[in-house]
Amino acid sequence: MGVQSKVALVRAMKDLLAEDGYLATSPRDVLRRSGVGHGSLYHHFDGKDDLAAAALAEVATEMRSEADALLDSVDDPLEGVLTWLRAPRQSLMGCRLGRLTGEPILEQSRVRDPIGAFFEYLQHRLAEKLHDAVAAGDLDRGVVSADLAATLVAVVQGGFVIARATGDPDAMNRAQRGALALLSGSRGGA
Amino acid sequence: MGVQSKVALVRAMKDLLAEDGYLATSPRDVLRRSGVGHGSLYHHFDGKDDLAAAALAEVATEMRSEADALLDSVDDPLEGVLTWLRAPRQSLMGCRLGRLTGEPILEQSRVRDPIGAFFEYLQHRLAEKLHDAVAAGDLDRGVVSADLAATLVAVVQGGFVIARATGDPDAMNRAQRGALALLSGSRGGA
DNA sequence: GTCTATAGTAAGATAGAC
DNA sequence: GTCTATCTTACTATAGAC
Repeated sequence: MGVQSKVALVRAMKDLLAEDGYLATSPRDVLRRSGVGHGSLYHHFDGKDDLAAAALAEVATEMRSEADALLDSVDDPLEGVLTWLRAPRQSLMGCRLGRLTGEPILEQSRVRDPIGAFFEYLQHRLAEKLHDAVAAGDLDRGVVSADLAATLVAVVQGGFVIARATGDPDAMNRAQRGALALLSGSRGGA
Repeated sequence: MGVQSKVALVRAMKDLLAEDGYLATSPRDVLRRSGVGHGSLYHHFDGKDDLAAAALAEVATEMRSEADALLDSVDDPLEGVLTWLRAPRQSLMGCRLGRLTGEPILEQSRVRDPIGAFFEYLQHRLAEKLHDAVAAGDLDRGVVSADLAATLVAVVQGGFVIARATGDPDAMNRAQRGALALLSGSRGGA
């Protein structure tokens, strides 16, 4: 089967991390889901956390691409940010990376690295766009792009948290709409 | 020792839930931390999840009180909201309730109830204040109080997520500042 | 590279004496 | 009400044959 087992393991781990998180996912679960034998896991990886780190690195890459696609879907920088913010999200599932931040495993850097790097990247990209929007006169000059970037990322991540806490998928939509409305108040007064 | 053991168990569970979350906290951990014997746990509670539900009910009550104290610390409704939003938070610890929303246990309603109810309550209280602020002419008439309430709760919850993900406690401050700046753009244009 | 067998530890809960 | 002993199952990993 060549390198197929390794790929199957990573794929299964990615799915299970999204569904149940890290702690609740056991090597057994991954093996069952992937159809791969027990020995292969420990041949290709050091163990559960090593496999999880590999899986999360892939997830982080995918999420960067998704964010980039939205942010760069339009030329206008502010429109790019708004497109990203407005994007529909499966709120009850939770963010594939953000959802893991509650787990104690996060203190082990091996698995936090891809998660942290993604959020740094996302904030950086948003701040960039916001900075350009200010320069273009589409946002008030007083806007601190790094602050606003953090706020917008937080709105989305918090939307996931509230939606899951209350079981109400619409909580995400409300959070997004509220943020969009606030943004329109900081518009244009160049 | 009377009812002391029960109290000690709940106290220990509250601490451990805050430190490690639900899944990572075992009955053994609670027993060790509380100094209570194994039998007492199962005498006073049905099991781990029952004890956790009791602990979370207390946490939720405490957090309601804390939120109320901030929101009602000033007469002016908008100032109350701003006071709540500005409050310093131990971002790297994560929210004692929001942090648990990533765990699969959340699907079992027993333990989700107090968490969900708290977030409903918090949004309701914020929406109330925001509604009054609009009526008082301190916020634009176009403001949808339920949307903005969700946004502000999300900013805080998302601030916790980003701070933990990146290991940067200042992420919370940035998110808060960005939101405060946005709010000042929706001010007063009655 | 993959398999089955197995090991050591912990989770979560029950039994029954005190 | 509290304790110790014990039970079953699962977790995570290793051993060693194929």
